Amino acid sequence: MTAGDRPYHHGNLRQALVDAAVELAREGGPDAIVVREASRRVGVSHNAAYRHFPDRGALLEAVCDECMSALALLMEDRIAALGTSRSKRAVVLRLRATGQAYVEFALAEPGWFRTAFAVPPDRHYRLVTRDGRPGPYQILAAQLDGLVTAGVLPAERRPLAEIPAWAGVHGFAGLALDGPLRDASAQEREAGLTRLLDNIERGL
Amino acid sequence: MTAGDRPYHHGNLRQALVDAAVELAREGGPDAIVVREASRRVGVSHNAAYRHFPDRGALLEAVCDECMSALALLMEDRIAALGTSRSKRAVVLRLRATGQAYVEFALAEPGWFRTAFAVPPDRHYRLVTRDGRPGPYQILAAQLDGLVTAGVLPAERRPLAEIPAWAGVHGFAGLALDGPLRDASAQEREAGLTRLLDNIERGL
DNA sequence: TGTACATCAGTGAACGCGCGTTCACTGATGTAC
DNA sequence: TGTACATCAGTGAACGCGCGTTCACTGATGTAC
Repeated sequence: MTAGDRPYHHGNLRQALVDAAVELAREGGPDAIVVREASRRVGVSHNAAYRHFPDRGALLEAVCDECMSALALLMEDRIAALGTSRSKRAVVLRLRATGQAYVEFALAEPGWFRTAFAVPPDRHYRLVTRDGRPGPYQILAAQLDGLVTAGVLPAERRPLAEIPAWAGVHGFAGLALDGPLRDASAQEREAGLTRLLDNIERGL
Repeated sequence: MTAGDRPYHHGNLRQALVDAAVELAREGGPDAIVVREASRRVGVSHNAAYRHFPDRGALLEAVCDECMSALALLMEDRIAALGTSRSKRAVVLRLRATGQAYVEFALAEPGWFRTAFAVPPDRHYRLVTRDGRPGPYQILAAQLDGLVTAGVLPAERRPLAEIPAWAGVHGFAGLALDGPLRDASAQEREAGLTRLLDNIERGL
């Protein structure tokens, strides 16, 4: 074998295919995840993929998981950047950062964002990411728990609080990507997001 | 021509194709809109469509408009069913009905709902439907204006109020269709929606 | 340490499908005289 | 009222594409003896 040739066995073809498919999703969303193209990018024949995934849906599912994890990771980063103070002000700021991170991810990586929610219809939505770390929903829930602990949110209003919070930021992302805000300027979007977070906070 | 044969000229092929495509969208969302299948269903050769639409995108766009109109229509119906009283209670109930209708549409006709927001990327989101009637966003705006008139919402809080309201219901639809609520029971969804509407109301 | 052999992870070719779109054509319609 | 002809709205066949998936196959690897 001359230098530069790849060995016959790839070594970690499964992950390489997922990585390539993640890049496809980034560029074009879930529909852009195509077995043949992923194989092409890895430099392997297009049927080699079937040694590692029973069908295209399995590859798609793996990519969904990665996208969901990436979203969770950004949320955790943005929250962690604000420290761990239990003051009322701090817990509120961290809740806001949770929502801001969600929207930031959606706008920065719309392909991944869409893919994260393109879970095949025969599967359940997962609360936990594949590697067992908390998913976006659980991260949000933890922040809401923090509000209760800090005395910002009365305990009797805690149940179901995830719903308005998640719906708000998720819907805002839709507004900005595919809805009436999609031709808006960054300033307009920023103002809208601030108004949204204010309203969620008051509403809780 | 024997009885039962269709005439050579269809008469209103354009609308017939749109109708067929609307039905495709209902069954499978925007990706299910396929020129050949729509033609097939109308009973016409698949290239006849090109007498009426320059390309598939034009057909898709026409269907988007119809879906958006259908959503607007349901919202108007649900609002109208609550009468025209200007009492504080009435304007609030109508705002809630606006959001409820939005979610009702999304859950009852997910294919249409998704298609409504699948406007091709090179086009602007329309506030007004093709026939000039108000679109969902304008209907919502009118309800919010009603809140101000009735003295429920202070005028200085009116600007941008569409954002949290729309984002909330739009996001709730996403939650229920593709998110953590998609395996929830009807009761759970109902409770979640009530909580959401409460929060939007308080937040405004 | 060396060798036979089972097993695993790739390859190349092909099947069958459905799509969007274009071409040259024809049947139907309506208008000018 | 009748007829020639332009125009419009369809048809049938074909092009070219890319996809998911399967088949029989081969090269590489590792294990038993």
